[in-house]
Amino acid sequence: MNNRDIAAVFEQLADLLEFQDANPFRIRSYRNGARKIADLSEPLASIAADPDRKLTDIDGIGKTLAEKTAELLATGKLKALEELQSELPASLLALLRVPGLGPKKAAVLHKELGIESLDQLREACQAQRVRELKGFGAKTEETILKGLAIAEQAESRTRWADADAVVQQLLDHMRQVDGIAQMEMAGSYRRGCETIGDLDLLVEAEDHASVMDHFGKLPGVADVIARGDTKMSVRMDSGLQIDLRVVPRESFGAALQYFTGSKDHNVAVRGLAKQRGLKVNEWGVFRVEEDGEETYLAGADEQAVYDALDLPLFSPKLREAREEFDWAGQGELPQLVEFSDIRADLHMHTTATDGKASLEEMIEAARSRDLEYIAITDHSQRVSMANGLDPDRLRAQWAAIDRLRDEWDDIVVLKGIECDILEKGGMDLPDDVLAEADWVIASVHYGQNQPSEQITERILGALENPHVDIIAHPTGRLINRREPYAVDIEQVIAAAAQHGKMLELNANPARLDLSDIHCAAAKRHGVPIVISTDAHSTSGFDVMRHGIQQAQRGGLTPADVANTLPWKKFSKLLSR
DNA sequence: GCCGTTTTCGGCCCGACTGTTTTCAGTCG
Repeated sequence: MNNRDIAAVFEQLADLLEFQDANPFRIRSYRNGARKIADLSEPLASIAADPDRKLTDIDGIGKTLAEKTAELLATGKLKALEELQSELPASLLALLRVPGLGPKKAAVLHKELGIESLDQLREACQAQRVRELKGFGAKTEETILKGLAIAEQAESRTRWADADAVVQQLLDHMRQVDGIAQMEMAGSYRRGCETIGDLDLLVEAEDHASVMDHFGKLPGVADVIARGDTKMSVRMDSGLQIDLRVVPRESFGAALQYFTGSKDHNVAVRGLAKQRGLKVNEWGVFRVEEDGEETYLAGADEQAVYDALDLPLFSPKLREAREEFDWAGQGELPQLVEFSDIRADLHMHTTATDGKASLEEMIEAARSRDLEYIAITDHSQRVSMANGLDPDRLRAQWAAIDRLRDEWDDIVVLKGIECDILEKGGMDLPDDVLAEADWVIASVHYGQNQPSEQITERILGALENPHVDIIAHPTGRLINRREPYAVDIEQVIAAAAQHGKMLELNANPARLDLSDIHCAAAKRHGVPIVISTDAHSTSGFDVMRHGIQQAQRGGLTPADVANTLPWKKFSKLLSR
């Protein structure tokens, strides 16, 4: 079992415990443990196998979770989960996905009406049997029916780039309101998460009503879920929920900090505040006096909030309760890589294969973006659907690049290839061809469903090839669409370190591959990351910012990202 | 269930909003 599987088991255990009305802190421990495990870049199996280390060394993993983890690693099963499952059908968990239905209400529905699935829940609502229950009413029934549609429709979270399109419309719309002094997006959008659950907009204004009225007129709003004095929530036709908060000036920074989260980051911040006799909420930082009186200390901006707590202003990209508090304690927050640090793009396609722009057009577009060096990396022959290049066509392209070299003296164009790693293992082009290339990307496009050992072996084989420089999109996942290959990414990272190779962070918003966690792992192993756009057109270069954001979430600095290097330094990495 | 620069017990972040209630539980973030 890998870390994701184990985390999923603990999540499921927590879900089932909620139905049983278990101690909420016990449930939280399982959820917290699951998150810590999911955030771990190292396989639990290797920690468990190391006699010098203990699973309980992991923050949030105590005796019980360590034992259960060991059981899962040894047997692939968990007795405690199987027992719970025998008491509660798995389909029951689907009820928790219905907005407005929490564990308490869901448990009542199960106990009183015998409801075990979304279909049964819909029937019960339509038969108006739900409103008869104590604590339920006609309104609740209505809310559940609406929620059912959402639970079935909105299976997945919105990709950041798609959310960003909505955000730009939202901000344009809200700018029409007079009297908005400040406005910021918060939440997972601001943290740059790869997917977004809902959007949070924060506004400073005196006249709450006019802001909320206008917010309700945002094109695409399907439903107003809630509207109070300071908070309003709407659901869009797409199913995406947007929350609005209107706050006074002295609380804007506190609210921004609060609603940016993450939840776990905030829990930690509040815990630290409490140790200092302070209290933090969305209205500010307060000193709690002996008599219980509270004195406002800060809240107008985020800097002041963190200052008051004697903490550094964390980049929102780091607020995940992973390592940021340790870094802060040591006074060593990483100076995150920025867009302006990027000097090169080393993965792109042309009309020779499946690109939309010619070689010349891609080079011109790269020049206009002030890139110092680029690599032309079309597909190799195995990728027949993309008209992949055989040795002759590839050499012809390289000859064309040579001819063009005289035309531009302000950009270095590397003769590259995105060479497939064949299903049986081995590279799609002969070594003598690869030896002529300036830059060889190796990647998997076929046989993605192979078992872990096989696909890992293939990629490790590519890393052993002296001509290969880098592995592209190392896990192959497409966010919301395709799971990663079963590859053991830790082994790949370790092998990359051993052979002095690089790993790609593919900036395409559908890929973002490596993930933030794996970027952090690569950094720990000293493996250089290259952030690449994989552009298939001149506008394809635009996605670089998504890659930067992901790298920031991984805590990468310019020193960790090879394509921040000036050409002269980068070229030394290519010596072989 | 986890954790400890007061602690191996007794805490564990905190407030807004809704619906079903006559003062609050449940849900959400």
